[in-house]
Amino acid sequence: MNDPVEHEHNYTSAKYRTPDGAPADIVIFTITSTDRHAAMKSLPLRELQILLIQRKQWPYEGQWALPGGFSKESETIHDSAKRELMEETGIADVHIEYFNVYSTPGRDPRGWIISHAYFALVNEAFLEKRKAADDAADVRLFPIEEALSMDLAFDHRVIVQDALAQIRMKMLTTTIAKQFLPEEFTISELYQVIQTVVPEFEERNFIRKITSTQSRKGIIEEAKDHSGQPKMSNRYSQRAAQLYRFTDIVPQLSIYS
Amino acid sequence: MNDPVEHEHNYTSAKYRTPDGAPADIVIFTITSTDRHAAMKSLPLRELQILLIQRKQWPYEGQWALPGGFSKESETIHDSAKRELMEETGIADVHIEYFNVYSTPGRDPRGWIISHAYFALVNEAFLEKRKAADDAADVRLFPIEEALSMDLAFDHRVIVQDALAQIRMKMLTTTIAKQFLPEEFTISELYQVIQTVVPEFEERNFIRKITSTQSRKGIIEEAKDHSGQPKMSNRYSQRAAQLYRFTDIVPQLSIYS
DNA sequence: TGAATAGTGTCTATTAGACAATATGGC
DNA sequence: GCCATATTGTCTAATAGACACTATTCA
Repeated sequence: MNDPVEHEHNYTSAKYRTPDGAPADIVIFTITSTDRHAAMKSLPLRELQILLIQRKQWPYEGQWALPGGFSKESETIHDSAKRELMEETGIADVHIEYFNVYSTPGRDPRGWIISHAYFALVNEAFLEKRKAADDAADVRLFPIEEALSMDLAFDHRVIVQDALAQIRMKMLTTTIAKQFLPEEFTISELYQVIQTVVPEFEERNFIRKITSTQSRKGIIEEAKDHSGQPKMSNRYSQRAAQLYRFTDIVPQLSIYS
Repeated sequence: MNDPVEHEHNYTSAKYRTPDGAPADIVIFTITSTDRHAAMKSLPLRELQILLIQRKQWPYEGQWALPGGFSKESETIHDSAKRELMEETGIADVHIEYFNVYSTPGRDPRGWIISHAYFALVNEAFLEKRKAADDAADVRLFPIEEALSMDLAFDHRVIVQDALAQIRMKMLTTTIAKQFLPEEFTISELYQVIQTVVPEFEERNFIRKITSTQSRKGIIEEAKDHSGQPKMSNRYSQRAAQLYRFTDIVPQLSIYS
């Protein structure tokens, strides 16, 4: 039970050692697109990146760290994470999800600090303005592999590793791919986004599975214009491709059926 | 970043309001079995239950609550949860899993207390002794539906609801069913356990799917005795049933393939 | 023999998986 | 006509889904 005091009736927290802080740290993922060549229309190169901040003070001064901040008594940790994300990226309404708590003794030299880790998925389209604003600053996107090879502050490397494992799993079992895509997208784009996060993903008959398999075709639907005609895109190819959008259907998975 | 201080070099946590505690609360699930009648061998009635504790002091004195306790600076919250579970059930090596944090302001009248919620899955076989010991005491198992209809302490009803949703999902997507089963079990037992946690689960050709479908048959294997003969059980039926055991295979699910 | 669980046969429709083939339209 | 992406055809094997049917053994 939640009792630090076992045999007293007046509870006073001051008698006990209490945590020195309960911050939220956020692993902000985005997928950047780079055009391959202007010669001909082709699919862009995509790369999974995370946002890091260079610390300006003790501890770990000068090292790169996850964005985050201490939560306040007047808010939930979730709200604190959303607030911090808003401050860092300038955008609200982002997919943000809690995934773990980090409390190893000594993980923070400032004291007993219990960190609550979130991951956020941000469409690169929303990061454009910010990128222009402080490109030279102490906030930068790093390719995930590079971030994992760096000597990050605190236990942030472990947090990033866990976050990556988490979004890899969720990428395949939920529809979070939509966070990295425009409202309407082509099958190739979707396929590419999945592969960017989960490189080993391969599905030769992908288009068929997702469009004509009874159990799966519900998760996306064809985009149509006002007159009911199918909307196409020829942004990546000469031959126009059908545009799709995610529906609200949440697929139920089971290892037993 | 993890900085409560923005423009100072000497960090002193005492300047800030800090949490009054970071407890772990545990939703301990078990499945009880009750024989239906002694007349003939038949499958037992199974029921999903959770363990609750009646509080002896303020706040919420007299009300039922989840077991749990404050974590210490010298341990991780996970260790704290395991310790508490050990104290409550007397058993180590139990499946215990973190699933969420609860930090709504005012959720605990004792102050700013951030609760970390775990669920544990305990085989009823391990709870037998404890049941005998303090059956009349302030620790009891409640059927999950009953627990959810009670006026539990703190925000524990919400925590229990979230835990239930969580294990329902995990029951279908992972092999946690094994926690509720003996080492070797029949297909009917497995089916019954799944249905006890997820009542809407129905799979008419269950035995076939799990034993002869290429993609699924790896998760369980036939139990064999020392001479290599298949092990059978006639505990629930006249006709003996094949015994199975879980393998270490962790099935990978995907909505895209 | 009937009760209660265990397991197989059978049939149709759908899906998986692998490749080949064709479609489109700018360069 | 070539290139790069988009999409369909085709064939075999495996799986899904629904039900009927057989098997086992004790009371």
